[in-house]
Amino acid sequence: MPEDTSSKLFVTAIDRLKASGGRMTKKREVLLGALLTFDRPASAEEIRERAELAQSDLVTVYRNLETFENIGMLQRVLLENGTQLFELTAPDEHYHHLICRECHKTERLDLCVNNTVFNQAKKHGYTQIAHLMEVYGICGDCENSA
Amino acid sequence: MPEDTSSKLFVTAIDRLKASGGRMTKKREVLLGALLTFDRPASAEEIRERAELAQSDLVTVYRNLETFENIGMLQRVLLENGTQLFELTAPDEHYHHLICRECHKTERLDLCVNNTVFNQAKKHGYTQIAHLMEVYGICGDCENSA
DNA sequence: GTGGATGCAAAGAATTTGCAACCAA
DNA sequence: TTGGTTGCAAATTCTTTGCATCCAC
Repeated sequence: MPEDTSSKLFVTAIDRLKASGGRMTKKREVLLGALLTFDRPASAEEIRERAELAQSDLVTVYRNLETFENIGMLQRVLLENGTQLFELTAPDEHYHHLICRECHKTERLDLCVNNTVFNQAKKHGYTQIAHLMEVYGICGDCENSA
Repeated sequence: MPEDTSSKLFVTAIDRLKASGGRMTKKREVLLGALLTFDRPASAEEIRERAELAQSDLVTVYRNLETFENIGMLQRVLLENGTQLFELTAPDEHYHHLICRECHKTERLDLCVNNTVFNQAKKHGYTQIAHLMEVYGICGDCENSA
């Protein structure tokens, strides 16, 4: 992620955190920084490892991820087996991914079905609509090394 | 599901099962019948309950669901929290759903991104491509009773 | 009879909850 | 000081594995 994008997200996160009544702790600062270094969605454990200076408990990681989600700056990504990865995003944005089943390498897709999906869901009388879309496959590297 | 569609799926499942070297047991017959009675994807536990005449272990249910998936006649559907629902389908078909977060009521969506997704994934050098897309919301009934 | 199918127990992985101690504002 | 935050332990939920027994073919 470009330096300026990264620092802007950092500042925005702090603002939103405080606006929601939360506090900025050392752990959160490091976790946030760790999240920003990923160029792909990561698991809770991966995030904890990368934020090693803070030596956080995995529980703390999960709780903070939920906090970041609540302020609209984190997206959960589901793997095919149901486990989740986490990705810091600009406020209330979301992305769809092409995910390698082997190495979890991830690329953002240029594709969103927001309008279609929203309209159909509304037509069925649904509210609080959200959608999930991910594409899975084996990337070229993993294919070759198999 | 219409009677004839249902029995056709049943027969197809048996054929494919045998073709793959599997056997038709009493448990499987009842589980298959139970799956056909659902008009929406269901959890392993729900499927087991509905197939009560067979009194199957939950493990057996999971193993059979995997078997049905292997013969191309079962689709897994992920809820937002990563737990899975299962749905019997015509051979190698798949659907996308509008799912109520509260009651798990489900409607099939008239929408598929197969071609777009496949092309983009192929462009990135991926193989064995599959995709997941589900829409979540609160249905009218649940909204009113809240 | 032979190999696939099943049940029981147990393991596993991912995630959540309770509670006391801790620390930012 | 006060209430949000954290760590530790433990519980929960969903799903998978091992192994002996069983049954379809």
